[in-house]
Order: sequence, then C-alpha cells, then structure tokens
Amino acid sequence: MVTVTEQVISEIRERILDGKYGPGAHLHEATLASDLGVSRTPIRDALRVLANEDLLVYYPNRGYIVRSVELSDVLDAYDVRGTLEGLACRVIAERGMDDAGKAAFLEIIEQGEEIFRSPEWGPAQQAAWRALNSQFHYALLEASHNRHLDPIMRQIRFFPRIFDSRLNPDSDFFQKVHTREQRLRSHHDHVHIVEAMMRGEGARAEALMREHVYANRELLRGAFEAVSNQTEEEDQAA
Amino acid sequence: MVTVTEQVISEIRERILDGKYGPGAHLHEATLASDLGVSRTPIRDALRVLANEDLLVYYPNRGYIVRSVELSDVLDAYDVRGTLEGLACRVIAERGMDDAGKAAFLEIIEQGEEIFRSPEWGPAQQAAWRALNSQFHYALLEASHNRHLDPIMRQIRFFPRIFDSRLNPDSDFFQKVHTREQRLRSHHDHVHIVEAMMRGEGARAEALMREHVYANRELLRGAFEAVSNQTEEEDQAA
DNA sequence: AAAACCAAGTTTGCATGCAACCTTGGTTTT
DNA sequence: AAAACCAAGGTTGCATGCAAACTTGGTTTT
Repeated sequence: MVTVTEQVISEIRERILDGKYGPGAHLHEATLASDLGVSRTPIRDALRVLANEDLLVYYPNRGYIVRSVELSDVLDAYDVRGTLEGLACRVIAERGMDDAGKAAFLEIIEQGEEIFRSPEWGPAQQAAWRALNSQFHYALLEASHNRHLDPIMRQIRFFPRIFDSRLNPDSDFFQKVHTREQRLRSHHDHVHIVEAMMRGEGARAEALMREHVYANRELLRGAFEAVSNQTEEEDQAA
Repeated sequence: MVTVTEQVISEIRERILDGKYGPGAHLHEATLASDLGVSRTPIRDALRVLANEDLLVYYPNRGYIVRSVELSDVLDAYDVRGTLEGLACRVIAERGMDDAGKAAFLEIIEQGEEIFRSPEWGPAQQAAWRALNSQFHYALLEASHNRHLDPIMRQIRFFPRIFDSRLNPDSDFFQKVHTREQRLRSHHDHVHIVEAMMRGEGARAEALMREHVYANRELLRGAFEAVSNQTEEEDQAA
C-alpha cells in the first residue's frame, strides 16, 4: 500500500462493508478528513473510486451517500457470480489447463481434504476453509485467462460481505450457513468441478459451478429470511 | 453534465476509445490540464475513474498509462457480454415481463421491421440500426431488474469500440461486418429471443442470446484477422 | 567497460484556499 | 395559511503551492 489515497480507499470501504456507515448515510468530506487525519484530497479521490465500485451513490455538488443494499441485490450478485464463474469453468475445460494450473487446483483440493480429515470444526478450521475457498475462486479467474473477470468479480464479491456484517456470527443462522456439513458439500462441489474441467467437460463444469454458487445463494437467502422473521417477531412483541 | 470533472472524464475516455492515446501512452497530468483548459485536480479525478474502468493502468507515484487492448481482450469481452446477457434473458423469461417491458420489446422489434422493409442500406439505415440495437440491449438489462448488470456491461462495452477505431469505416472489412444481411440476421435473432422470453422459455432464450453475441464476436474476429493479414502483406511489400 | 552512484530536473501526491452551489430557517408576499 | 422568496451558513468543486518520489544524464568507482 504505497499512497495515502489507497489506504483511505481501503479504510472507507471496510467501514461501509462492516456496516459502520449505514445505507443512505451522507459521507461528509471534512469530517472524514479530520477523522482519518488527512486532507480532503485523498478523501475525495477515495469517494470517487467507491462510487465507481457502486458502494456509494454520487450526487453532483451534493456529495456521496452509502448505497442501500437489499437482499435482492445480494441474490443478484450471486446470479452474476455463478454465471461468470460458470463461464470461467467452461473456457478452462474447453481450452485445457496448463501444468501450473493443474498443480494449483490439485493443491487446493488436497488442502481441503486435509481440513476435513478431522471432524473438528473450530475457528481455525473455519478460517482455513475461508482462505482456501477464496484461493479456489481466484485460481479459476486466473486459469480462465479472461482479463475482464477479475475486476468484475472483485466488485461483485463485496455485496455478500455487507450482509455478513448484519448476520451475527454467534447467531444460529450464521452457524447454519457455515456448518461443517455445508462446507464439506462445497468442498465436494469443488472436487467435481475440477474433475469436469480436467476431463474437458465444459458444459458439465459450467453447470456444476452454477449450481454450486446457487446452493450458497439459497443458503444465504434462507438464513437472512429467518433473521428477518425473527426480528419482525421481536418488533411485534415490543 | 454538471461538473467539469464529469466532462473531463468523458473527454479523455473518448480520446482513448478513439485511439488518440495509443496503448502504453503515458498520460501526463499537467499536459492534459493545459490541453483541456482546467487545473490538474479534475484531471487527476478523471484518471482515477478511468483506471477503475480498466482503460488505464495506475502505477503509484508514476502516473497512468493507456491499457493495451489485444484482440483476445475484445473476444473475452464478448464472452462476458454473451454470458451476462444470456443470464438476463433467462431471468426475464423465468420471472416474466411486465406490460411496460413487453411493449418496449415489441416496439423495438417493430422499428427493426421498419428499417428492413426497404432494401436500402445507407448511412441513415445503419445509424438507425445502431441506435435500435443499443436500445434492445439496454432494454434487456432494465427488464432483468438485476442492478449489477448495467454497470458491468457499461464497462465491457467500451472494449469493442477501441477496435472499431482501428477498423477503417470505409474498408471492405468494416463493411463486411456491417452488411445489411448480417444486421438483418441480428434483427431476426432479436425477434427469436423476444419470442422465447415471452413464452417463458428461459433456457432457450439464454442459448439464443449467447449464440447471437457469439456470432458477432466471430464476425469481428474474422474482420480483424483479415485486416491484420492485409497490413502484414503491406509491411512485407514495403 | 560495466556497474554503482549521485544530483538536478521532472512528475506525482497531498494540503489548503477560494469560489460556486446547495441547504436552511426565517421573512415577505399573495 | 400557503407559497414564494431571500439571505446566511455550510458543503462541494476546482485551482494552486509545496513536499515527496521518481527519472535522467553524467560522473565516479570497481
């Protein structure tokens, strides 16, 4: 991270994703500047970039507000992600993988096996899985050799994180999404997808990837709707 | 267009797409500023945005250079576009269209019929078709109700334009891509896609859209490779 | 002769000042 | 009383100045 502006971009982005600035909140340049201990210039640069990433909405001469993110936006992000990662799987299967690519995927699969070899499912295993999962999806983008996919996916991937911040990590619902069983299923999905790609089965690899993402989409939907119903009941009780 | 910065963004973007700044060219802030008659501030804002759109590459403390765009980048852009517009067609078919959507598509089809009713294919018809074609693809994004598709497609759509600027509009090859026959085929594709969507045939609508975009991708590939071969021969002759 | 070094000039990064615009509360007008 | 108006305060938009980083050509060192 070389320049102050880059740091400011990351910092403000994190705050938005963590829900510290709620939907519709007006981001005041001078306040942010004194808050982060820099001048308005890097703040302004950062806001422009974040508006470009669709996290903020820009109103000329009036500033930036935090974009409101509905459940439907997150589900739509999953649709786009599943479709594009499906594309990646198909072209990888069709064009074939080089040796480095094959080695990368086999290594990721092996590390996954390692995680699930023990029946434990504590914070260490969960963190290891999260990292490995990211690796898998980035390896796909890389192996596809399509230079557009990475920047697009980078933006799309932000949106689910906004919702993660609304789900309490200790809640039943969050735990329901991140059970060992569900993640083991994800791991098996990855195995099948890699097998299909290595066999050159493009259509099958694409379909498997779509379904893989779709399953997680529905898992998140279920968890979030359960949370919504719960808070509604609480509201009625109060 | 309210602020100077917005104008500067558009102006520099157009210059890049028109090929006025070649691949790898270093964009010098002070030069651009005096060139456009503004200070460095809006220039810097604009460069950041364009780097975010992947038209420029940013090197911290060293500035921005124009991203080099190869044929493969444009073909990849078509892959992404076909895939995402295929997604749009599928969800439209699955969720169903509202009356306004149906009216919009039927209107576009009707205007297409109007263009091809006469056998003429002059600049007026070509311009009318181009406008109508854009309308069709934007109507799709709108009817899909997926808020991510529009900003993604906006970026992806830039890349073919860079290559259009390299194809001489008077050349045989450019004409070969934009013949009345090819565009009539596109119009018929649109008709079939709309029919499939209205019948709720999601998988078919998706496949048709993919193939529609793919056909145009291959047309551009052929035209550009022909141009490349031609210039190679000229180089050898010289 | 090649590599490392150095200093002057150039370019970008950030801070700050001022002008333009927008928001607001209160006042006037109808 | 409602709507239009107006002025003061506040916020953003753009210009400019200075410091930090990079680039360069030439010089010294090995």
